[in-house]
Amino acid sequence: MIAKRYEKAELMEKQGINLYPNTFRKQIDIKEIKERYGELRNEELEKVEESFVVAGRIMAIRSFGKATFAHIQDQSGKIQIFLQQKELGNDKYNFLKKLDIGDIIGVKGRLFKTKTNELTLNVLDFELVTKSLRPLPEKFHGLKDVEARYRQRYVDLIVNPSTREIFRTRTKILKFIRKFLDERGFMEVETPMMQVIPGGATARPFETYHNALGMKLYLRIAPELYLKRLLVGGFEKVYEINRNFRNEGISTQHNPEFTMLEFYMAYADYNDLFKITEEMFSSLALEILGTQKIQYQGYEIDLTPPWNKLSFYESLEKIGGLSKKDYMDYTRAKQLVTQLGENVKHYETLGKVQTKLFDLLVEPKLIQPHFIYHYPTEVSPLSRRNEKDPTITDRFELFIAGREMANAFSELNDPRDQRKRFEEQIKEKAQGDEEAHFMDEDYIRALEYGMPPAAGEGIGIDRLVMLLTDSPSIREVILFPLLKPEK
RNA sequence: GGGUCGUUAACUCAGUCGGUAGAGUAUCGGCCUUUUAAGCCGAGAGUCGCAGGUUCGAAUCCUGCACGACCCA
Repeated sequence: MIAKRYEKAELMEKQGINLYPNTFRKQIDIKEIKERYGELRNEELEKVEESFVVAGRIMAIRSFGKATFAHIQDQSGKIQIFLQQKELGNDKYNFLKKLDIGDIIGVKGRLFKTKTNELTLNVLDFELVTKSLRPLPEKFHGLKDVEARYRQRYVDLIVNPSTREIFRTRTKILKFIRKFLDERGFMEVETPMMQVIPGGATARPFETYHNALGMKLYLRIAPELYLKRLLVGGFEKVYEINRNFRNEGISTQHNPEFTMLEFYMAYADYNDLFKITEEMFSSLALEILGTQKIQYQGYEIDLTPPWNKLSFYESLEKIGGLSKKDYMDYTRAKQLVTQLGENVKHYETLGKVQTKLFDLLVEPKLIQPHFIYHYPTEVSPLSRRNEKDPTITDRFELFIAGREMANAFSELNDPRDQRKRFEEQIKEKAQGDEEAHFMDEDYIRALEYGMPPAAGEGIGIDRLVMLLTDSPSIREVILFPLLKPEK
């Protein structure tokens, strides 16, 4: 079939038709025509002297002997066009018959309404703008095959309006967040994606190699340590929205590269972040969906502030159904995790085991927004310790729909404590924990100059887009998700 | 890493008990000036994911592999 189209194209070319001219210029988006004239009656449309010049992809053709209806689609929408032999002349009308669904054409026409009251362009002239050599998927069912939709996102975008909508929404969300932070005096910055020491998160990094420098480099797992260096440098409110890379499994929640927002503000603590987070999410929902009660995969989730707050240990008791004896005793806690079907490695500390209990027993139940605060210090190597209890940190995570949506804390700015925390991580790494943090001497040096007290937060943008577009998989909200090669 | 399911025409899908590979859309030809999943008549289109095995005979049964989806870890 593709071969047939190639033959046809060659034939057309022999007849002197340019299949890929770059001379046609559209003058208006289809949506604008519809907005301006969609409500007018035929008699009113007849008075519109203007003709309209649009371009778009042919999505459907309904051809009669001497007249043809078709739909063309541009970035803004679809409109019906009507082509008549008596209007176009024999040659042009015969040329029309050579066009295929999928071809891009330019059209000049006047508006009218059909018997079924559809706004339609009566074509005065048209030309081929781009020849399509591959047939589009079926008009009624569209492209359903998930693998094909991800591999050939361009086709998915042509034929599935819901896919286009998701990515428009994604862009709106990013715009809104930038505006939200800019209005509050934050400055957007860019920090290294390629790092000599990958820091700022507990994760396995991708490794790469710089030939000229003869040096191993890592793709960043987080921008955190660089953003905090900027606080040392004197910028008091900074944020970055960009890609992180983690060399881990792929699932409906994880893509190896994903988009993260991190923002840091000096002279603030984690209490300030509860409020900002509530404000950001609830105003974002209002902007995007027009409501704070959103539908997600069959759940109604109410983002109206204030949200639930529970300390980490409280949540293990109240939601996880555990007692202090269960989670404060290493042997007992480890036994519970094993019973629930997950492994505990020999180097994993009590804090880590408690986190596993949380992941298994609490996280999936946090459908409505919940802030969980005061995480164990062992699993929070960059967070400031609580003033009253140094075994926990002034840190929270936000959970919605059973998923971690944000991670926030008062920042640890004592270089002496930070060095100790890194040293603990080094020990864990030596024992085989590939996710443990690296020592970063330059970061310590920066803290030694003095970082103002600060609070910082990371928000996973892909998961946020999933939430607001009711998408079940992260691959639905990433334009080109990572897949293995086809063959 | 483990389990379940899927892979048949460009697309959406049938394919019974192992016995000639099917439909709709799309494409090509014909008819048709108000259709909109247009309609009617006709035609072409396939490495049945790949590689083995069982069998007189495999899209179908068996084994392995690849890719994907979902669930578990």
